[in-house]
Amino acid sequence: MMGSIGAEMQDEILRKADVMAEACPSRQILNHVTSRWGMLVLLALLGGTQRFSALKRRIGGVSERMLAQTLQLLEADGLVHRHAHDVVPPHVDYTLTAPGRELAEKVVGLTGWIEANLPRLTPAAA
Amino acid sequence: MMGSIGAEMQDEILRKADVMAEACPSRQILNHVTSRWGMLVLLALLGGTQRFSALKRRIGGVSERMLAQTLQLLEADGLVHRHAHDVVPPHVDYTLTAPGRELAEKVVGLTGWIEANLPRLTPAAA
DNA sequence: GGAAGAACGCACGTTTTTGTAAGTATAATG
DNA sequence: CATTATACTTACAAAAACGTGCGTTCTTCC
Repeated sequence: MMGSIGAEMQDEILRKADVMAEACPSRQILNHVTSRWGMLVLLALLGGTQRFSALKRRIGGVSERMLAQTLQLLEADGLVHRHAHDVVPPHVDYTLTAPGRELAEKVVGLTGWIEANLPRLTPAAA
Repeated sequence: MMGSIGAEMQDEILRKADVMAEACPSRQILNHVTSRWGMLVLLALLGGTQRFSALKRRIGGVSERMLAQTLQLLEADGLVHRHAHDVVPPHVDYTLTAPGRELAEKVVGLTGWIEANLPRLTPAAA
């Protein structure tokens, strides 16, 4: 199979994970998480399992296309879990995985700080 | 002065700062901070005052144009301070402001977690 | 004395991202 | 029986982001 690299090298990469390095896989995860809707999805899901349409309503401004795409990326990264009930008017639930929840907490740290300190920064918004 | 709104309304907005709301100014700050290079710049500056070229070398993959643009946005948001010495081969220093440092710490929380937990997520990278 | 380095601004073209509109199957609602 | 709601997908197109190369203005280092 192509694309596979030695376990040792893999270990090296993971041990030295550095977002400053362009080729480090952590960069991609970071980009997914900090994508325009990534953080908001994570944040919304901290409120518990929710279905697609609920997320859409909760996150102001997302289009269905973007929400679906974002959810797929986060799912591929192992941050959110998707459970589709096999019923005919579709019913799909999204939940944070264990790692997803941990990450989401960090996200709250960031967004929370911003919300709380907006007054100190708004000169730009004025 | 145009563009000014009542102090009460301003207060309301700031008190209710909510990234989930599309029109909330916190959304813009969030977007600047989580922009492709925003977090990396903040991270790099946690290492102390640095000049443009040093930042460029440190952040893998940034182009001069993007670095300049990102720095300007963060400066406008009051997160980084720019000090240009008036000498002829240009010399400019960038430093985090007090709020900038606080925010940067939150950023470290996020990126640090990602770097440390990459092994738990990499299935996507494999 | 030619080359490199400093910190960008600018024009240009490409790449990526994002939004819009439309379509799908079917069950429940009025 | 027409509508509405669900969770998307796909095609198309506009918008935003991005990178590259060039120019600037001097000084320092081969």
